[in-house]
Amino acid sequence: MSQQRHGSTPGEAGGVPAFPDLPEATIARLPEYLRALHHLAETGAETVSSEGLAAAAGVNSAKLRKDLSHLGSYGTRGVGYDVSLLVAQIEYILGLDENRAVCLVGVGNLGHALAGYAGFASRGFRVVALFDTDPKKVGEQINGLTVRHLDDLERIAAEESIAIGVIATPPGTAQTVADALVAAGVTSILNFAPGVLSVPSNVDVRKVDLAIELQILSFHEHRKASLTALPGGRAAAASPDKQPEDQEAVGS
Amino acid sequence: MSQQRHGSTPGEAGGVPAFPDLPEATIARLPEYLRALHHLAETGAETVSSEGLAAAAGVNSAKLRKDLSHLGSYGTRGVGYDVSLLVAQIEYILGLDENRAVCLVGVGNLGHALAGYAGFASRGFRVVALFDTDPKKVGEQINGLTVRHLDDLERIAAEESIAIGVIATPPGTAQTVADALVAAGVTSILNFAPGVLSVPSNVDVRKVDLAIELQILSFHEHRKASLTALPGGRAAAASPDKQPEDQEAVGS
DNA sequence: CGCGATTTGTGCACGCCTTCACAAGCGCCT
DNA sequence: AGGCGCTTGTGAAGGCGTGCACAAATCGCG
Repeated sequence: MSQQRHGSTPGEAGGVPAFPDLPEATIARLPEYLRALHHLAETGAETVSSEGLAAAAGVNSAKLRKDLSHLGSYGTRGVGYDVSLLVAQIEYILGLDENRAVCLVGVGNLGHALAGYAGFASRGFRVVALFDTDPKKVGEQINGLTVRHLDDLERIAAEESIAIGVIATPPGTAQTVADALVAAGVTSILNFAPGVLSVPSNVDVRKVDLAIELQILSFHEHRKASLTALPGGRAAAASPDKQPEDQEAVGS
Repeated sequence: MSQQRHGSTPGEAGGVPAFPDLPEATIARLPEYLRALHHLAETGAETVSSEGLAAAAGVNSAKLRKDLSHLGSYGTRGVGYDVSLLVAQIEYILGLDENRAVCLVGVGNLGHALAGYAGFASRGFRVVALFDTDPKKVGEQINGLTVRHLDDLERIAAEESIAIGVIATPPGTAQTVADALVAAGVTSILNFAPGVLSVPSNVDVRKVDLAIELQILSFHEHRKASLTALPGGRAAAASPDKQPEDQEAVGS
């Protein structure tokens, strides 16, 4: 929902390949393909079929082919996709070849964990700065980084060319932090605080609300329970739209 | 706070089946509505219009009305929705009135933070058990809970009626943990480990991959950068910027 | 050199979701 | 009592995404 509509821009320069405007749903799956491809690359595979990659990524093979076709023709009929070529292409599209600098605001329980999350570093991101407003936390060393006061954000963001900010504060201060990030030139925000952020239209926001995920699961629990508890009839006809993903996951 | 006039309380309804099968997209938004409603209730509002609630939840008002209409008719034309009634109804639908027990597997960096995440407790969930396989972690006290060995999962899950499990382990062990959870009778899994899980069709899985969120933001950064690099000042002047959408949401 | 096996890329149909636009319903004011 | 303004609930239209099914393309082999 934090998505915005982007008009296709015909403006084609010469050097760099034009930027295909991919469906939002496709973009959201590319990282998953990328992870699966890296895994395949480690096992020594040089090529992979759409069927194989789709299984590793947990999606339908037709969907995967359509997704990849939006990037251009990087497969060979009768053979499959060149793993390393596809990795490079997806990483380019996602802008991961720039090893993006990320800052994190709010070094509480969750922020602390995020600051040390290995998954960020291993997938193209560098957490280069931590911020908080609590005097007791400012100055603290976390994972080799010193926690700075939020007031220093603008200066440091400029020095480090930070374009992505992560908000891990309590809900009450999230909007204030978002404003500060925007003022500092940050144009992409990952928000872990519950609530709606108001930002200029040129800033992208993605929200992760951990409790919401549990609540959605809770709904399904409730639904399942009410079905099995039904006295007459349609109890057995459960699971109308389940995920049919029953295939090999990443083994090991 | 006093909502008793509605004879068909949750649980049993005459006109509408006790459990309407809601569109998946609607379900995903209900928690957001619920949060906004709680916020409104704290400010003392007794009723709210679809316009007002939609703004607070960051969605289109027509969408909100359609979503709520799926639950039944809980609004009054010309007036709006009764806040406390709607809260009760959504909480019932989401199954939050049962204060669900949740267990968490993997007490690493992230798991540690999740174990102490206040947002869970305040929104209808109790983290009742922590598990790990690392002998150095088993026995540790976190947030008033003792970390148990994964081998004890089946027994404790039964004792505590745990239906929801959270996986916060490294990717390599996620599938093993998922299998253990399923064996212990858990039917809903929230997975923070990258990768695809394979589970029986009666088990629901939701995945949260923090790195993927950043990668999606990175894509938009890349796209924005390639646009501003375009020749011609149209980008700033003619401003083909997105639809105004509904900024200015959370009325401060 | 041609043939068959294999796999990609895609046209098409279908279903879900979103959005608009408006009639129906409700309360308040005169 | 009646009218008026406000708000919900919903029919209809359009857009987006998914999955099927197949033609086109490529490789290996005889």
